[in-house]
Amino acid sequence: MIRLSKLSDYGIAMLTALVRHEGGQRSASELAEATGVPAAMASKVLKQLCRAGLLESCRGAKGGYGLARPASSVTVAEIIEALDGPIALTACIEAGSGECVIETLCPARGNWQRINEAIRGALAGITLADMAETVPEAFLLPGERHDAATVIANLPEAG
Amino acid sequence: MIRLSKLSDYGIAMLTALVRHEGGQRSASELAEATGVPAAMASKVLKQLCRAGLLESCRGAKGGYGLARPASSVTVAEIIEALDGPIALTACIEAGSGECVIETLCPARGNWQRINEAIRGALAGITLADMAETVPEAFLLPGERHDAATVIANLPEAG
DNA sequence: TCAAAGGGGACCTGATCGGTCCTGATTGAT
DNA sequence: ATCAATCAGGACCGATCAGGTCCCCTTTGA
Repeated sequence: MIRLSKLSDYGIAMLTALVRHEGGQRSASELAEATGVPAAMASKVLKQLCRAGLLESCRGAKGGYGLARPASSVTVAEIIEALDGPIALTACIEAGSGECVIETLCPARGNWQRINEAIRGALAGITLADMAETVPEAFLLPGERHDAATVIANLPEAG
Repeated sequence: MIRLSKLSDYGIAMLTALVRHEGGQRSASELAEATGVPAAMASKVLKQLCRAGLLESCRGAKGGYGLARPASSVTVAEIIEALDGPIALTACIEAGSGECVIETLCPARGNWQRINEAIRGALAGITLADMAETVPEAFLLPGERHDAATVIANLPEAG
């Protein structure tokens, strides 16, 4: 269904939580608790975001993670790419723009290219700051996950 | 990676083949051979496209499938939706527009909505006729699959 | 020196996807 | 009337992989 992976879902949830709290660094366990993401998982996600350069880490006691750049300059596309790899519907474009040898011959070439770019564009148009804007907290029991998937699961009616 | 499923990949390949041949109906096995998709798989995909109303079938001997509507009015979005279900990154939107009870509260609401719509828009902007336009046939050994994934696999260099 | 963190993997497991098969209905041809 | 080709609709299966857990090491403030 062209679904977002949990990894990205969690990543966005945790980054959003980090932005909201806006107090510099927070530890993995804090963020895990804040979002309801399992601690081990949270750690995994944060490490990956760190390697991608979206987060900065402080090791040692009292360590934690902080945004490497202002939230308004971090796009959803970047987050997804950091966690799930390149955004592309077809293997075609995955190698990176220009890498595809038959770029001039590929059957659907221009079209898939267009599609992929449109999708990437859509995701690049939303910043982390945008995502952090709307703060509901409704329908969330304490300690419950704040990722998109589970927020939905807590609804009174909707599946 | 937000990747397209094989089902959709095959579906687009076969529909494209059907459009190119432009001679009314073609049997499942013919289309399977034309695209290199395994026969059983092809049949599965075609049945699904038929149920979705994108294809019309004639049963019995000499039967086959034909487009239910002109190629220029069939969008890639429709094909994907027919085979893979609703196009949505988050479970949120899957229920269909308006079904989400917390639509007005959901954390990322407007943003995810925007993202999903942008993606769907991109896919809805490409018609089957567009996809059938560019006809390469290059790099394809006879009997080999014509879906995006295997076309790439046959390239001289690119992964 | 110790405990609280992050760093980097290995590893397990269950859901899902890609694919096959089987058992009917239909219908043109003989 | 019968047969073979073809679609209809599932059931089923195996391999892959995403989601998740663990472990051990390094760093660093107290």
